[in-house]
Amino acid sequence: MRAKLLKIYNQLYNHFGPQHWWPADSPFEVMVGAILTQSTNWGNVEKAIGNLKKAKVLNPRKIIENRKSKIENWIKPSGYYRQKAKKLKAFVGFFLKNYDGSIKKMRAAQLSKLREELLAVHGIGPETADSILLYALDKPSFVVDAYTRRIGQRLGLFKFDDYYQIKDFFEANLPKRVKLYNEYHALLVALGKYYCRPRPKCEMCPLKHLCQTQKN
DNA sequence: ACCCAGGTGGCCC
DNA sequence: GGGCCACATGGG
Repeated sequence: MRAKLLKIYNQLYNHFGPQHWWPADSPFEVMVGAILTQSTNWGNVEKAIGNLKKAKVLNPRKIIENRKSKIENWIKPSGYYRQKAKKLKAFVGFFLKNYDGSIKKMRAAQLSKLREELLAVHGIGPETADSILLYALDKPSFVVDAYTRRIGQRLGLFKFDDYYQIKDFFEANLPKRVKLYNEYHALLVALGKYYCRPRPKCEMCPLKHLCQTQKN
């Protein structure tokens, strides 16, 4: 299975090239983006982050200082904006209280401890926690999302649907390397966006020959 | 007009 | 402990 996962990786990489994830100017921007992108098109998240930058409030102190209604207006394009304003404030409150708003201090903490702390924050579930760990803090925590599930199942890699089973599957069968986890997840998203969609477009898919789906 | 997007928390049984 | 549901905007 190890060889198969690496083969899939190589084919995706050869097809799509490096994805340069996470697209952001700072680790804090990654964290904010991880919350704003929950069940939302990335293009909408970019608009929201653009608004925060234009207002010069894309930093922990400003997110805490500004009223919730102001945050809501800035992030409105990303959808679920009342929920997400609450989540952003909850996360930043945690970040300031536990780590002085310091990425460096947060990076110094242990992966398993950080993960538990993040999961205790309102609005941070397993995927958002792993995205923050991997893409903002460079911790080797594999990210599972809707694409990962769908692609893994269609390729016949696994049948289960549980977050941790899927996460463990990848982590157990890949070298534990931040760079690899980073690029692998990003490449799965690329495949999911263009080919392995809810209505799959298998004809041009780079993994066509490895997949069960197109045989129907 | 539909369907979908880089989920999560709350409630019900 | 699983199965629904609300949450909301914008693009194809």
